Amino acid sequence: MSYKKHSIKMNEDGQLSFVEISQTLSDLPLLKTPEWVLVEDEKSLYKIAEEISSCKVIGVDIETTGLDPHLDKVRLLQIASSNNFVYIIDMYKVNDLVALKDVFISNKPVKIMHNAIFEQKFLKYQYQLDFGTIYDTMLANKLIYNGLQKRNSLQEVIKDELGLFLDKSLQASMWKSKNLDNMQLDYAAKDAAVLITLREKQIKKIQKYKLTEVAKIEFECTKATAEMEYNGMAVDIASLETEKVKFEQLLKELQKDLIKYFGKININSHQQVAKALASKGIYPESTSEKSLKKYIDKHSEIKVFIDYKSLNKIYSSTLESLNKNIHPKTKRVHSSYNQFGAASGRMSCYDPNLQNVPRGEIRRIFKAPEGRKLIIADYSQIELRIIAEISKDETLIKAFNQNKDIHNITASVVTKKDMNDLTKDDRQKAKAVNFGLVYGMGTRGLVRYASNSFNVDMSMPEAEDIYHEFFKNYKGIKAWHEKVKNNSDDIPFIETLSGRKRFYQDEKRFYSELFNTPVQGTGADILKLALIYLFNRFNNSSTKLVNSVHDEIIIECNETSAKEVREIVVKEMIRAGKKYIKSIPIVVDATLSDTWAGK
DNA sequence: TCAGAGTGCGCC
DNA sequence: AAACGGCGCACGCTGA
Repeated sequence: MSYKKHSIKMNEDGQLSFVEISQTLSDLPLLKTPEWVLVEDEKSLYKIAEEISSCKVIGVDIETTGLDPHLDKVRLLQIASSNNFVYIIDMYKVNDLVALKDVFISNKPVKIMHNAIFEQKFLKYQYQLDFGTIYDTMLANKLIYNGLQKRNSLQEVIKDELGLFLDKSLQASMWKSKNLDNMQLDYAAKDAAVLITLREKQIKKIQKYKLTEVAKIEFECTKATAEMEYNGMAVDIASLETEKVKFEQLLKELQKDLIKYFGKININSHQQVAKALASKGIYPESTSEKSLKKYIDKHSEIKVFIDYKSLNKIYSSTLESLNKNIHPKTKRVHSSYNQFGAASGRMSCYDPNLQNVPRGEIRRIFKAPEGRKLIIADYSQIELRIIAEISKDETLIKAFNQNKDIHNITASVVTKKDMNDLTKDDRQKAKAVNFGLVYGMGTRGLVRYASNSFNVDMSMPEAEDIYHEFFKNYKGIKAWHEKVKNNSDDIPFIETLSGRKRFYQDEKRFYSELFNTPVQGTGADILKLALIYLFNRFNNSSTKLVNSVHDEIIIECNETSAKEVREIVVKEMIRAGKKYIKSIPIVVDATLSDTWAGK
C-alpha cells in the first residue's frame, strides 16, 4: 500500500511542520498485539467491572455486524484495562451488560473511544449503558489539527502520532460468523488497547494548545449527537409522497415549456443551457440565477428556467433524498452528524442533510407522531451578540442591553434617517450591511451581496458612504478588525471563546476567515454546550433531541408535557449562552408545533 | 467506466 | 491587492 506525499506533524514542543512521507504504511513498525481474554458469560462481567473500576482510563471498542444500531448487532465488546491487556466480550454469548452499568456511568475510569458516537449508539440503546466521562481520540485529533489537512481514521492517527502500523484489513470482516479466529480477536484487542497509548500522546498536545475546555465540550456532546442520530426525525410519509407527486407534475410541465424554447437539450446541463442561450443572443456570465435575473424582463422563458432550477433543487436535494433515507424499521430519518465537521467548529449533517432543508411549507413533512409535539428553539441573533462580546463594541452592547433591533439601528445610521421613518427596504439593506461588513466585506462585495441575497439595489458611492458610516458608528468592530489584521501574518491559529483553534501553517489567512471563525465557532461552542445541558436534563425520558441546525435545537416530546419542556429548553439554552456571552443578554425563541414548519 | 473537480444552491 | 464565512448534495463534464 503506498501512501500520500506529505503530511503534517507536530513535534514534542507542539511545533507544526510538513514532512515528506515516502515510506509505505506497511514499512512502519507493527503495533504489537496485547494480551487478551475472551469473555463468554455474564458472571465474569462482575469481576471485570470491579477490576476496571480501579483504572484511571479504559479503551472501549466494539465490532458490529453493520453500521445501523436499529438493525445490526454488537458482535464484540473490547475493554482495554491497559495498553497491554484487553477483555474481549463475545456478545453472541453474553446476553446483557447489566454488570457493567455502574462502571460505565461512573466518571472513572474515563472511557476512551475512537468516534464515541458509534459505540454509544449501540451500547446505550441496545444495552442501556450510559456513559460517564468520555475521551474521543477522533475528536481530539480534529481539535489538535483543525484547519490543517489531516485524516482522522484510527489507522491514520496511529501512524501520525505513534508511528505505528495498524492493520485494518479485518475491520469489516466476517463479524457475523459464529466463531471468530485468533486473527480477528487479535485485531479487535489491538484497536482497544492502542487508544490508551494514543490518548497519552494527544493529551500533551491538548494541554499545549489549551484545548482542554473545548475538548470537554466535544467529548460530552457525543452523547447528545448519538441521541439525535439514534432518534432521528419523524416524517409524515403521506405528505412526503404528496409533495413528491406535486413537484414531479410541476417539473414535467416546466420542462415541456423549456424544451420548446431551448430545443431538445438537457436542461440540467449548464453547458447546454449556455449554448442554447447564446444561440438566442443571450450571453450571461454564467447560468446561475443571479446572472440570469437581469434577462427576465426581455425573455420570459428565463423566468421559467429559474423556477425550474429552484423547484428541481428542492425535489432532488430534499424530497428524493428524504424518501431515500426513510428508515425501513423506524420510518424516521436518521441523519448522520459530523460533530466537528466544519473548520469553524460547527456540525455538519448528511444522509440526508437536515441543515439545508428549505424554509417554509416543505418543512411540514417533518411532523411529530400522534400525541407528540416538536419544540423548535433557536438563539436570536446569536452571531451579532457574539460579535458584540468579542469586539466589545459599545454601540452594539448598549443596543442589545436596551433590547433594541440591531438591523434598525444600522439602517438608521447608514441612511441617516430617524428610526421612525425607516422603510422595509432600509431594514433589508441594513441586514446586508451588518452581515457583510462585520466579516470583512469590501464595498464592491457589499453591492453584490445586497443585490443577490437581499434583493436591494445599492450604488457604489452609496456603498462607500455606508461603509464609512457603519464603521464610524461601530468603532469597536473597526478596532477588532484592525487588531486581527495587524496580527494576521504571525498567528499560528485563530480561536473561539472556548479556546477552540483553527490552525494555519502555510495557508493564506483570509481576513474574512479570521473575523468569521471565532464568531461562528463560538456559536457552535454554545450550541454544543446547550445540547449537553439538554441531554443531561432529558436523558432516558420521553423527551428526545432530534435535530440541531447551527443556532437551533429541535426536540420531540409528549404533548402533555410540551409546555413545561419548552420552558426548560429555553432556560438551558440561555444558560449555555451565558457561559460565553457575559456583556449582553441571550434570547431564545421556542415554538411549540406539530411540524418543523412552525405554527 | 468511474473518481474527482467544478458549478450552483439550499440552509445558518 | 483583495477577499463575508461554514456546510452537503445533485448534476454534467473531464480525463485517465
